[in-house]
Amino acid sequence: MGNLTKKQNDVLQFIKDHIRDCGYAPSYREIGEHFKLSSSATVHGHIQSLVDKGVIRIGEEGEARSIELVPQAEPIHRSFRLSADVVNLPMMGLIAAGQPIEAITDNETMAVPASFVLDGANSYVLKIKGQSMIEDGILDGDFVVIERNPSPRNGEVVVALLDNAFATLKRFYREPSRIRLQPANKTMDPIYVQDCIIQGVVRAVIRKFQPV
Amino acid sequence: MGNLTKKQNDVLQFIKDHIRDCGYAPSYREIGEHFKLSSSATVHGHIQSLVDKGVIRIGEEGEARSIELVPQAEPIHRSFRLSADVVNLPMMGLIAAGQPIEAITDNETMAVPASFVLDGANSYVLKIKGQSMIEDGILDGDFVVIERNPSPRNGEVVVALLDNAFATLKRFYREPSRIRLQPANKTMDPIYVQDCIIQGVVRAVIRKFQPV
DNA sequence: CTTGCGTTCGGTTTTTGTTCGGTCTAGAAT
DNA sequence: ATTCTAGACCGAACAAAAACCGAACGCAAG
Repeated sequence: MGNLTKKQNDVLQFIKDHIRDCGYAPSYREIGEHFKLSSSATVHGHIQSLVDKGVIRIGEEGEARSIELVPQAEPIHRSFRLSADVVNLPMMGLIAAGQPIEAITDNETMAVPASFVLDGANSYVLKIKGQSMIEDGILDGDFVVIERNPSPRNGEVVVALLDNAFATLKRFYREPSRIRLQPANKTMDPIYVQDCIIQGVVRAVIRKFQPV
Repeated sequence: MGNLTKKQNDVLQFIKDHIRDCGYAPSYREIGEHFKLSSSATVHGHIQSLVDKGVIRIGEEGEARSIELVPQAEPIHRSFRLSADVVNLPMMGLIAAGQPIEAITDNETMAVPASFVLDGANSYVLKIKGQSMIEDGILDGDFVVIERNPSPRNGEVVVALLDNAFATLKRFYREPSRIRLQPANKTMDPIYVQDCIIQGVVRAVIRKFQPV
């Protein structure tokens, strides 16, 4: 993987930002406009270079806005004087009952002792928004460690994706003919579903008090 | 699932927002109005594309406002291990309201990210026993990270040592002529003292769910 | 009957990636 | 000094995909 030129780096950064902000890739002319290039052919050249160097991918010939980022291997480095195993879990976003998970733009991470999770590579952190889980001792602003797990046990707190594509934190109970999702709020009735997507299981709750 | 075009992405986002805000899907002409489209046929085209790409579902032919979101699996993000500052805090014992701290014989420790505590050398961990702190979201079996701190701020949760040498977890409020120790239980009255020994301040609450 | 809604039809306009020549510069090789 | 190469750029043109329009049509509910 040959290193990128300055311009290629700038273009790549712009593409990344655009995808993050808009959810889709920019067009060649939009890229050109940003860099004050009057010809889309110039942009085409840069894109080709980036494809050749393997940092991006584009769809079939002619497909519009089809630039995709190729995941780059992240450097792993260990420390020798590590007193304990710690995993840095990505902070994936905010979760509130009845709302889709809201992504956090900053690429924040949170250090968590490795003993908290069985599979650190399959875990992430969500920040709680709202008071809906208050009866389970999960408060507004708390962090929960989620482990992707296809088979939750009864009584575990899970991140469930309902039909409407909204994510909620609920207690999971598999009953003979259905699945019961029990909210941690007595004023709310349980939700019964035949099937639902379980995004993950809550492995830990962490509350940090601001020392100011 | 082919990627969405720019407009399809925008339309999908609008539908999501509308369902979240109003509880039901928008009509084609409402979508068109928002995007300044004069023909509902245009919207119909976008909706069809979204259905074909499997991100939404619509009811039987002609059913009004029947757009539903199809739950999408989340992309897998990788977490990584790295050398982070971690402190191994000693597990000092069990604490229950109205009881002295009960020492744990095993010389257990708990790994905690250094960001949890200001002064790792002056911190320790207690395990909660009982339901007395339930209204503060601190449940039986939780761990609290305590930092020895002579000057707690108002509203912080502290380990207070009362005259009777029993330790409790209470919220600390310094009032003009006294100190108020507020329990996290509405059935219990606050305790007023002229002075008391503050053993430490709660910096974090950690709840581990047993994966097995 | 009117209103709101999704659907269908044809045709037009805009957007988008791509290609083809050609210019300019800076640095290395001959 | 001359040639060669690579990076960055322009302007024009092209074809396909995407987006759009306006006018109907059918259906259901108030």
